[in-house]
Amino acid sequence: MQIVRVALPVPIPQLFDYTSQDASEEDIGRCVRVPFGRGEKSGVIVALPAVSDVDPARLKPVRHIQREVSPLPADWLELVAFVARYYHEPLGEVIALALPPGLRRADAVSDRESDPLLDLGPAGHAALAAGRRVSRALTLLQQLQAAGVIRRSIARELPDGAALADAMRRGWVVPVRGASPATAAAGQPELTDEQRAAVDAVSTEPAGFVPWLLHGVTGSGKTEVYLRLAARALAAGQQVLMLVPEIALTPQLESRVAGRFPAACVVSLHSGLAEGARSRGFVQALEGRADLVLGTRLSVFAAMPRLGLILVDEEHDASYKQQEGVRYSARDVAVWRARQRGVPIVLGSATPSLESWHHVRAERYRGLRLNARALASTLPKVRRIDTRRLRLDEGLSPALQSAIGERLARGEQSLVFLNRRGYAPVLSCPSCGWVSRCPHCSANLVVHLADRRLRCHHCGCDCEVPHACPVCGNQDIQPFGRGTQRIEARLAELFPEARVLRVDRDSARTRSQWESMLAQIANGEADILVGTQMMAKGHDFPKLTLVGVIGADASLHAADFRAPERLFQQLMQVGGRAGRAHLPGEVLVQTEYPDHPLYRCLVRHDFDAFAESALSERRAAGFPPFTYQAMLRADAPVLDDAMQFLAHARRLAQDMAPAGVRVFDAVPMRLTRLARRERGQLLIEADERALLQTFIGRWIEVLRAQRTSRELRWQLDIDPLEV
DNA sequence: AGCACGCCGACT
DNA sequence: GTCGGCGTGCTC
Repeated sequence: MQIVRVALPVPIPQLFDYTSQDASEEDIGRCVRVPFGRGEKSGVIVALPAVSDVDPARLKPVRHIQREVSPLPADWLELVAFVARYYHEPLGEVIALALPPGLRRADAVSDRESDPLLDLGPAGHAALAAGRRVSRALTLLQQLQAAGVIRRSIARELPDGAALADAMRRGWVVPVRGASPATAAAGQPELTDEQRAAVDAVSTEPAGFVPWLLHGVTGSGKTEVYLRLAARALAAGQQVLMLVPEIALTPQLESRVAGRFPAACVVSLHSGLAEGARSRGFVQALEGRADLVLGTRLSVFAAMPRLGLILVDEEHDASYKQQEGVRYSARDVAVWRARQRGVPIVLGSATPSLESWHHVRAERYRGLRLNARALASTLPKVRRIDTRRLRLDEGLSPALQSAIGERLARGEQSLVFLNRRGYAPVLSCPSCGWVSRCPHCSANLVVHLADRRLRCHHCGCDCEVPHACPVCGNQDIQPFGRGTQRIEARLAELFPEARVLRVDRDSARTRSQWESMLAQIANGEADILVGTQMMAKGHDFPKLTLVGVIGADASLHAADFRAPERLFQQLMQVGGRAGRAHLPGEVLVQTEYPDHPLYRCLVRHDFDAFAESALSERRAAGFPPFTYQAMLRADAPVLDDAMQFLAHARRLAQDMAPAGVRVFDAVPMRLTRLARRERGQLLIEADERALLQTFIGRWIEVLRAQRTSRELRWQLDIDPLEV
C-alpha cells in the first residue's frame, strides 16, 4: 500500500494524502481522480511520502490514475511550485490553471490526431513528368513539389489543398518519416545587417541561460529574428516556446511559423481553444512531439522536455499579466523558466517595459537593437500641434483636418487615434447638473449614439438614452466630451466624399467583423479610420500615411505612475502604423503640452531618452523597478467593510513587518465602486524582493486564518501593474 | 471553494 | 411545528 500526495484545486495551501495499491515513482506528475468530501476532485500526484501526517485510517484510496499520458516531469512540478510560492497561491490552484481542464480531470485522452509529414511519392513524380491533363490534384502536386516535405495540416491550407485526399488516394503523395523539423520553406527574406547581428549574437553565445532584450522599432523585422533563432533550435533537435500577448495574434503568427517550418509540428495553445484541442496540444508538447509551441500567457506552462529557446513577443504588453485568480506574469515566469532550464530567452518589443530595459542597463539582460525599418521605409515624421490657442472643431485642429484632406486627395489613408469608445463619455443636464452615472459603479455611463444607449464600460450596464433630464425634466440634455463615434460623425460631415470607418471594440466586436474590417482597410475601401488602441497592434496598413492623435494629454497626469509609460508605448505603436512600404508617414499629436518631455522624446523617436527620464523619476520616487510591491485588494458590497478588513490587515502587517518593508495606508481604489461592489487596496513595498516575499508569506498565512464575513472578498497581487 | 452541520426567526 | 437564513468547520 502506497501513500500518494496530491495537489487539488482548493483554496487552502494544503496537499492531500491518499492510498494506492499500485502507485510507484513513475506516477509522480500524473493526474488522478480522488474522492474529496462527498464528491470527487482531480489533481496531480506530487510526491510519494513514506508516511502521512494524517491518521492512516482516514486515508481514502485514489479512484483513477491517468497512465495513458506521460507524467508531468519534475522540472514542470518545480515550475508550478515556484509560481505557487511566488504568488502565494495554493499549489493545486496553480496546477489547475496550468493544465488543460480535460487533462487534469484525467479524462481518457482523445485519439491523437496525427499530422503526418507528406512528400511526393514515386507515383507523384511520375504523374508530374507524364504531363497529364491539368487537374486540381496535379496543381497541388506542383505546389507540394515546390514546398518540399510538409505537414498534412499545412498542405490542406495550400491554394489547392482541397485536392489532397485525391492526391493521396492516387498514391501521388505519401507519408514520410524523419524529415528535420527545421527544414525551412523556400523564399526566406534576406536579413538586414542588424537582424543578422542579432541572430549571430544569440547563436554564438555558449549554451545556457541568457536573457536577451530585442529592442526593435516597429517594422524592423523582429519576427524574422525569432524565426531564424527558432530554426537553429529546431535544427539542434530542441523545442521552441513562443509567447504572444493576444489570442487574436496567434492565428496569423501560427500560419507564418507553420509556413516557414512546414516539416515542424507547430502547436498553438490559448484559452480560446476547444478543450480537446488544448489537451492534445499540451500532450504533444509534453511528450516532445510538438517542435514549436506558440501561444498566449498560459502556454508558459506547457511542459516541454526538449525546450531549447523561449521567445516573448511584445514583452511589455500588459496582457502577459493575469488580472484575476493567480495573478502571474507570464513574461516573468518565462524568464524564471529559461533560467531553470538553462536556455536562452529573447524578450522582444519596439517599446520595452521599463523593467526589462532597466535590466539591460544593469547588465542583467543583454541588449539587441534593430533601429532600421526592414522594408526600406523611414520612421514617420512626428509633429506636435499646440492646441492651446486653436479653435478645435469637435476636437479636430485645422492642421489635422487639412492633413487628412491632403491624404484624401492623394488616395492615401488617415487614422485618427483616440482611446475612448462611444459618442461621448457622459451625458449631462446643463440646468440641474445631473450626469449619467452608472448605478453599479463609480463611473459615468457613456453615450453610444450609434444604437441610442447609455453604457457603463466597466460593468456592462446598459440603458436607453433618456429624452429629457430624469431629475428636472429639461429636454436639452447634452453629451459632453468626445469618443470615437462623435469623431467619426464629424469626419463624415467634414469629408462627405470620404469613406469613414470606425474601428473599436463596438464596431469590431466579433472576430469576423474585425477581420472584414482589416480586409476593407487593406483593399483601400476606407479613407479615414477612427480607432482606439485596437488599431495600434500588429497590423500593416500599406496605404496609411497619416496618424492623428487626439485626447492623449489625459494620460499625462493620470494617478498611476505607469500611465506615461503606457502612453508612450501606445503612441509609438500607433505611430508605427503610419508609412510603411514606400509611402512616408506622418504623425500629428494634438496637445496642450507640446513641451512635455514625453512628446519631445516621441518626436525624436527616442525611446532611450524617454526610458532614461522615466526611470530616473521612478528611482527618485521609489517606484518599481527600484522597489518591489505587493497589493492587497478587498471588495464588499459596502466600502466600509472592505476598508475595515484592510485596516485590520494593515495593523497586522505593521506588527509583523521587518525593517525595510513599508506598509502604506489602506485607501479606496480609484474606481471605488465596480459592479455593485466597493473596493479598497493596501500597498506593501520593499527594496528587496526576498524581504517582501518572506514577509508576505507570513502575513498572508495569518490573514488566511482570519474569518471574514462571507460578503468580503480579498486577493493579493504580487508585482501589481496598476497601483 | 463546496458542502455539511447547527442554531435562531417568520411562515403554511 | 418546519423552511431557511448564514456563521463555523472540514475536506486526505
